[in-house]
This record gives sequence, structure tokens and C-alpha cells, in this order.
Amino acid sequence: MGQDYEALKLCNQLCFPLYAASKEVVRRYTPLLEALGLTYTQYIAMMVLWEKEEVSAKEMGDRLYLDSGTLTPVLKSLESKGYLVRCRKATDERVLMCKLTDEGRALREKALDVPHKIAACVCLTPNEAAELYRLLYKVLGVEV
Amino acid sequence: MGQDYEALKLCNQLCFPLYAASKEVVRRYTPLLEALGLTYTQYIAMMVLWEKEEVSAKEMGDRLYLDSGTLTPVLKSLESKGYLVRCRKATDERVLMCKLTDEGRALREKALDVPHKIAACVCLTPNEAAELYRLLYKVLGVEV
DNA sequence: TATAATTCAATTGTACACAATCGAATTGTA
DNA sequence: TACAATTCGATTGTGTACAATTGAATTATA
Repeated sequence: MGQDYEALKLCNQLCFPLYAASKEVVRRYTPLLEALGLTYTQYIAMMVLWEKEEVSAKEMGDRLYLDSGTLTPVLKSLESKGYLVRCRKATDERVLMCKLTDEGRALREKALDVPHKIAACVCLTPNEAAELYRLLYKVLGVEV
Repeated sequence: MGQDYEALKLCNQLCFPLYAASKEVVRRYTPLLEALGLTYTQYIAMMVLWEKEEVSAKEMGDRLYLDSGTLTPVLKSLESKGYLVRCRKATDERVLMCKLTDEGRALREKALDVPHKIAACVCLTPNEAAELYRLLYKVLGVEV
């Protein structure tokens, strides 16, 4: 009978270290991003724009696995900081386009050392990091 | 020059699939936990109590990597549902003790099949799950 | 043994996160 | 071409997350 409860123990969950490690890594980003005036969510939204200067809110949400309830205030905040401009698509007024500004482009220069600094405080070997990457995308159901 | 920006691409981040997979797994729990009237955070708090019928809020926070700002409303909510009782420790009034109630114990029976159902919708082999578990705890800086 | 330092839960303020819903715009179909 | 179905961003409501602060209780130290 007691054995039935084994599966409910915290130490037997995969979800829990996943949940805890995710928050822990975001916490490690926080002081680095503070220097850029960004939160973690704002940072990954900027990453999308740094790769593609103009994207719709829909595409941004699809890439980041975020819905409009989360993304709308994030994009408004980034616009208020001057890093992007929000405007409707001419050929389809339903679509909100986000365009990188010069200020947003300049911010990328200040963010260049962030990935290196983060890698330094996550103690995994390159092989381990690659395997973790692969397993996480498998959980997400994405081919890598 | 373009090469400098490689490290800032979303596809080269480890943090992002970690962040996305964590939320995705919580999303998969949501419909299962809804049947128990619990959120994911409330569920892992109950897990702590199912293992140890009486814990302080401090110990709960340490185990779950949650601070009082997060935990206080979670514990109040669980108390309002009748699954635990909150009271001060007699020998140290600073300490808030959480005690599992009979209702809380009964809830465990209803939760017994949750781990199995979750495992079924995370498509990893047992070896992959074990390796992911190990790597996540390594990121957390915990020996497993 | 006064008092300084520490511990602990609670509160406040900001920022997600997402389900549910809404309303405008567009597309599909009879 | 009416009109039903779909798409899309925004809003609302609930529930985290966490930094910073507060205030009560306890412990350490001069």
C-alpha cells in the first residue's frame, strides 16, 4: 500500500526539477538583464526581433510559446522603452506587426556578452548541455 | 561581425527550451489537476505534506525553491480548501506550521494516478528521463 | 542583561502566464 | 454575395514568481 504512494514523492518527479531549474536559470539571468533594463521575457522577445527585424505578434507568440495575454503587455512595454514599434499590417488589419527600432538594434550590442556569462554559471559540460538541449526539445515535441 | 550575433540566436540558447518545456509540462498537468481542484504549485505543496504530515512554511519553501511571497497565498488557498491547517509553532512563534488534514490525506488517493498519466504524455524513454533528471539537478547545483 | 543581529512570515509592487471571452477583420462556402 | 466560420490581438480574472520591505520573535554578544 505504502508503495502506491512512491510515485507521488517529490524526489520521483521529473516535472519538479524541470520547473525548479527553469526558474533558477531565469533568476541567474535577472542581474545580467537588469543592466539592459530587460526582464527575461522581454529579452527572449528581443531575441526574436534581433533575428528577424519585423515579425507579427502571432509569429512571436508561436516561437516563444506565449499567448496574447502574456505577449501584449510585454510588447507594449518594449515599445514604451523604444526598442520596437507596433503597427497594424496594411493588408490584414487583424495582424499586429512588431518592428525593431535603431534603439532596439543598439541594445543587441549591449547584450552580446550575456550568453557567455550565463554559460559560465551553468555547470554543464558541452556534451551535457547538448544532451539536455536535445531532451528538452523532445519533451516539447519538437524535432531538433 | 555577423558571427558575433550567433550566440544571441534563440536556437542557440539552452535557457529557452528549459523555460518552454517547464511551462509545457505544467500545462499538461493542468487538466489532470483541475479534477482535484489544484493548481500545479498547490499540487507540489501537497506532495511535500503527503511525505511529511507537518512542515514549517520555511522548510516547504526550501524544498520547493519558493519564497514567502509566493508560498503565503498558496498555503492560504490550500487551507481555505481544507487540505491543511496553518498554525504557529508553540516553541517559536515566528514559525508557521502546516499540518495535513484528513481531507488533505483523502486527496492523495485521488492524486494516485496523476504521475502515471503524466509519464504517458511525456515521450521519453526511461533512460532519457533518468538522464534529463540528472542534468536538471546538476543545473540546480544539487547532487543526485 | 540591554541591545544588536538574525530569522521568519507577511505584505507590497511589478511582471508574467494562461484560460476564457470579446470584437473586429478576413476567409470559406452555399 | 450573404453569412457562417475562422483568425487575431486585447481584455479580464486568477494564480503564481520574486525583490524589497516590514514587524514580530528569537538568538547572539558586548
